[in-house]
Amino acid sequence: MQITPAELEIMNVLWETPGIGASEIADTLKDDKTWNIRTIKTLVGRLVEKGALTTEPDGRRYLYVPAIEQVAYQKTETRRFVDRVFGGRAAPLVAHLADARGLTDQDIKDLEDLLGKLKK
Amino acid sequence: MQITPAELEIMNVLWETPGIGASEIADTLKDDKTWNIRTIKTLVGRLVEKGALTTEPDGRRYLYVPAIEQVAYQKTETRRFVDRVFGGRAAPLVAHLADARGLTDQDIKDLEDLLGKLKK
DNA sequence: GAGTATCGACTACGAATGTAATCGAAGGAG
DNA sequence: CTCCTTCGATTACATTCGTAGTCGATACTC
Repeated sequence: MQITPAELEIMNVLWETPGIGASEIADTLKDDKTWNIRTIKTLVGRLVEKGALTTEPDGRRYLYVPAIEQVAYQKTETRRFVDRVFGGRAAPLVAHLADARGLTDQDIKDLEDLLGKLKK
Repeated sequence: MQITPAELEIMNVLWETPGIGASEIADTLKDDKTWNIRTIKTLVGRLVEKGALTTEPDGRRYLYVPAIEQVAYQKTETRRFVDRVFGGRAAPLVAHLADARGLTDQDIKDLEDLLGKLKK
């Protein structure tokens, strides 16, 4: 199941706040996106078709809840990204992370902890 | 300049072996892809249009050379990926890398070296 | 109760993408 | 020289994606 970049914006809102309707999604996004409410409804509809969202009736409208977990999605997308862009080799990616985004001190500490665990 | 997944396969070949023609690209890819040579030529043509490849004449054909560096491409794509999927936070990605791809011992060692340098 | 705003369902439509086929010129095989 | 292959250039075409508009039904406003 492929989620496009525009659809992912919707998913990100719903992972943050599951169980809201289209108008609340629009409200959450209005500072970042200039999307028409129609556009949001189209994207939501496509996500429901794809099985990425489930619906629960709430009066005459629907509330939407992610049908897949964010961490699961992130894991598979990360794998695909590493395969496509880095030929499957993970380590060079981290050098880019440091360079491209700047890791915070906390990030570096987290990574050290993580590496400690991995070495075991 | 946006490079699509199919186009990226071509770029990966040419980053590995710059200065080859379409038929050599096809030959390199034939074990992984079932692409018709026409398809490859279309993709190469689009990459030239986009400015991602430069051409040099070789008799009545062209040899192709990447116009952008692989590391530069990787850096910008990594940034975009982290922004899209991880909201710009780099550290959680590494946990997925460890989990999803399995870092090799050598990877882990490389990361430790990298972190050592970052801490300074 | 009449007009208006909103909902979900369906439809629209141009650009990008994946996947080729056609065409005219140029080279190689015989 | 003639036929077949291959090249780049151009064209094709279904699907997906981004970005909405229309429509009939319902709910809210006065």
